[in-house]
Amino acid sequence: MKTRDRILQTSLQLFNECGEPRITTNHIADELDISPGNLYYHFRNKDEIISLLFQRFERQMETALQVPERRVPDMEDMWLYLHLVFENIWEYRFLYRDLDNILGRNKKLRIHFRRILERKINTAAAICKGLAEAGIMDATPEEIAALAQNIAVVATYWLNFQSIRASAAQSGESGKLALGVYQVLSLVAPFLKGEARQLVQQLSREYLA
Amino acid sequence: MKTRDRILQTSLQLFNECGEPRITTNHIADELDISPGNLYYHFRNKDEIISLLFQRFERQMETALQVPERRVPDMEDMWLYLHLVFENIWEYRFLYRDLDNILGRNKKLRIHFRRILERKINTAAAICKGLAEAGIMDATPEEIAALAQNIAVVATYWLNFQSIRASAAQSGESGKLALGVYQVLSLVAPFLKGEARQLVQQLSREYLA
DNA sequence: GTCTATATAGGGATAGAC
DNA sequence: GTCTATCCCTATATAGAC
Repeated sequence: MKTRDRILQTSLQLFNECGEPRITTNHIADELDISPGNLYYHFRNKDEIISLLFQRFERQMETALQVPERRVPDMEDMWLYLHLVFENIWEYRFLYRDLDNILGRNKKLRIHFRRILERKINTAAAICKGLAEAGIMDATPEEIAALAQNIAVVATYWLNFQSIRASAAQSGESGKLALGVYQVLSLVAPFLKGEARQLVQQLSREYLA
Repeated sequence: MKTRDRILQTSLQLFNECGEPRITTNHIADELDISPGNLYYHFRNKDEIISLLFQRFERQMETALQVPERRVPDMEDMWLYLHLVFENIWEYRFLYRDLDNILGRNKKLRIHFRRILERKINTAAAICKGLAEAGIMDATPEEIAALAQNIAVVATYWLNFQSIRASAAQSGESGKLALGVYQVLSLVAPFLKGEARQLVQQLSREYLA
């Protein structure tokens, strides 16, 4: 594997583990057993590394946030949507740990992240609208608007919230994500009609087991 | 006013404005037209300033999170609870901007913040339980548990979420808080029975106007 | 491409005069 | 209580040899 890619990969790993502000370029070089000078041969600065990682994150997230086009959305779509979003956030969780800090240093990142956030809200709203039109959900447009925002908030910050609450001893990765999906589904559930609502509850029980 | 207090006050202001990691002890001294040495006469280090501010935050938050003892809680309690929580977060928003960073450097803060979070969840759950017992709310214990956590997440991160979404031009302070309260109320609303649900909707409309 | 050595800058913090 | 001067350390980044 090329050094450039190894740097990106290791940076991501260390950032996720310890938080981006704590990881210096020297740490990254150390971990890779290369010299700091070598690292700066491949990247102009730390910011470029972050930007590259962000690009990858953005590309993945954009595919995750595709609104299903052809047909009417259903609970499957909601489930898939949440699942992909949570996996993506988990993979690039360093961004979410220090959002303000990272976005505050880089205007381009700020703008792009904002776009992703809007898209998250819009996709959630679109799916809810689809569910309402399909008769699965019962909610007014105002309720859907508020709901979509709440979905975005919980999806965005759930992992942060959990990492603060949890002590060192921690359940596995997949369990954490599953809990997040459950948590967001529980936002949607009260608006669902009988059958779908119970389906969600059942899904959640399996999920949490 | 004593220099020590002026330092605390100015620190809080600068931290809230620019984020704690960006504000150095020199910045604080500059803003106050005192020397860095003088600042270090009053405080051992930057961390002590943060700890003192945190103490004030904690004290205020704990009074906000009192569960009403004597009587059965109602929607008034929920409203008051949210209002106080949001005002408090706003006053010490620098903590929330860089939560991971700040809590990661100070074990004591981490423990205390975690306690506050648990309390937030418990208070929300207690109020919901009260509403359910009073016949105002219709929700299972599992639903209340998930709801209380979602309330805590949205209440904790709403201002962060908004500050990322919003461009520079921004509506006033009270509007931001009101929107947050509305957003959390919309989590609770679907579980309320007819009259109360409409009361919330009406309350929200007034609030947002 | 990779290394060693080093420049530069800034932040945290202290010593000692006043 | 306050100031000036300064020290130390760490992080980013560069220069130039190999």
